[in-house]
Amino acid sequence: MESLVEKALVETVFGRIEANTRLVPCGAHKAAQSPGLDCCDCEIKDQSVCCALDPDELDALERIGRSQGYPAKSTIFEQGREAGFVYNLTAGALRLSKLLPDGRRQVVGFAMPGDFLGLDFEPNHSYTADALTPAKLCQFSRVGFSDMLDDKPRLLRRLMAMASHELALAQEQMVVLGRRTAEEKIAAFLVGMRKRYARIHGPSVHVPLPMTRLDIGDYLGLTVETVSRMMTRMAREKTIVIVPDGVRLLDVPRLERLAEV
Amino acid sequence: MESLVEKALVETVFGRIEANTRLVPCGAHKAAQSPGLDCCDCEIKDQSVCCALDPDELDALERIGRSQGYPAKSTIFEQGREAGFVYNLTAGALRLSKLLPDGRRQVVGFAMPGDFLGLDFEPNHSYTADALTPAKLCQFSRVGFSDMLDDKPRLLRRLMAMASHELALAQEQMVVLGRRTAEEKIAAFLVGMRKRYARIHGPSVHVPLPMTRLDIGDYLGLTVETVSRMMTRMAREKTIVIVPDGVRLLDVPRLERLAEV
DNA sequence: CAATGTTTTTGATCCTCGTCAACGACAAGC
DNA sequence: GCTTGTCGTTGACGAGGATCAAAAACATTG
Repeated sequence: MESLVEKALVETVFGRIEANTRLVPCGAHKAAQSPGLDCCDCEIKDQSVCCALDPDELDALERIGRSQGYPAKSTIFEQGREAGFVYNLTAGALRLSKLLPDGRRQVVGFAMPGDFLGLDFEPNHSYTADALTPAKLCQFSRVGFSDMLDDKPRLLRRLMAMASHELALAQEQMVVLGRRTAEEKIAAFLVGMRKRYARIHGPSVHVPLPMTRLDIGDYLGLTVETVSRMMTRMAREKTIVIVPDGVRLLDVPRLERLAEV
Repeated sequence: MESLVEKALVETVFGRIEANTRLVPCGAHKAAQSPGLDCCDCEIKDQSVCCALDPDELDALERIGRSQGYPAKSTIFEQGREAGFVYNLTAGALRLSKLLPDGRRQVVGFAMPGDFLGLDFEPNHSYTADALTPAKLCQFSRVGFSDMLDDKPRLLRRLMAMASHELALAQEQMVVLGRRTAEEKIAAFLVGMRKRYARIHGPSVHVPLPMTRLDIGDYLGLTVETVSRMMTRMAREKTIVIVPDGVRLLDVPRLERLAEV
């Protein structure tokens, strides 16, 4: 089932979206301009929206956007504020969360390199985006980006494919939140994080966790204490090992069994 | 906040999408052909994907699709099966649910007239769609529909807007599932259903509930018993009245306070 | 109408997870 | 070094909702 979700990024009803194979040397058109974009050197260009663009289009995109660094713990944008920009995360990790008036919080997702922010093209942000680690984002004005979509149908299709994928993930998360026990939630979370890192750094049993236990709890509908208890229990049972800033998965099959659809 | 979500259907970064104002008499091109589509007579054409199309395009759409009726309790498509079609619901209500191997179920949504099924353009269905009432759907082959998207950018934009909206709703539902009490969940559900009916039949305190208590429980991450208890409690407290096949909302402000973001 | 199955309601009991409290580990700053 | 703050862990306890059981309400069928 998860494999189906995964496939959505590659092939959809919108047709196959292959990584862009460039025919002209990139970056040839411009001198070194610091705040601007340098898409050719981008490590994750094959995993983000950009891969739907040919060199010319990439140039156009570079022109309307700029890259910006954010320190850890800084806020990229806030729930409710006017959404003037859309973003493409190129490095670091973000926490996307919604706050209830009484302080309860729901983390709706964690963004990783290649993720696009602002798929919900609403006038105001429906959640807050905070940097968990130092992060780098390409930002584009909503209107500029929207104009580009008008004559770059491949970009729109690529975006649609990403939105579809996000929707499928959101529905998976509904199952986790609504119908799984604390232990299963943690297992699903760890397996899911592992899979996401695999896309970027290749498969590994070492899973970095840049977020706090509180963040994990708010993502899974649990309290910090329950998250901590479950993780220490899994460690006691030799299913995982807790290491600084992450975990090492010892018994992946067991975790996958717990998390399985 | 909910109002922002609502707005997404009207105005997005993709530009304003106004209901189609037709300039030519519709249906003039064809004789009465029973199984085919008759989009002009469609009651909810202004609320579905179709509203992104001009008369010519609508004709093209009619040609690749066909309308089909489904009796109550029948299955439109099943989780895991190959997804050969995409659908547009024109009448009735559907339950969209995911089943875990051990029988636990999560209802990921209820579809109402105007809703599009298959936004997650994956090769296989990620959930099952069952008719709660007799239903009518326009169905289009995935490939045919995909081909249309290639030269109907407005259709693609419309679809993208709908996907964005769905994503925002899914994230709202995450908050409900993860961070709300049983009472708040029921309140959020009733207020949400009321809002959805308002789009079709206009605002009313009478909210039809075509789904069972079990369905509601599986949607909110509760058991039947809890749903029943909470609803009878709300009835006892004069917040709602339980009527055959639905509820009447007596204290909407109280419900909205319970459900508020 | 009786017979059967489904849905809803209600009660009694149980248990998972939340709440409250405290402590230890660790990093940042003075 | 000490202080302060954040984060993670652990324990004791309780509550919200699940589970189990059964009856009532309701629809469907012969």
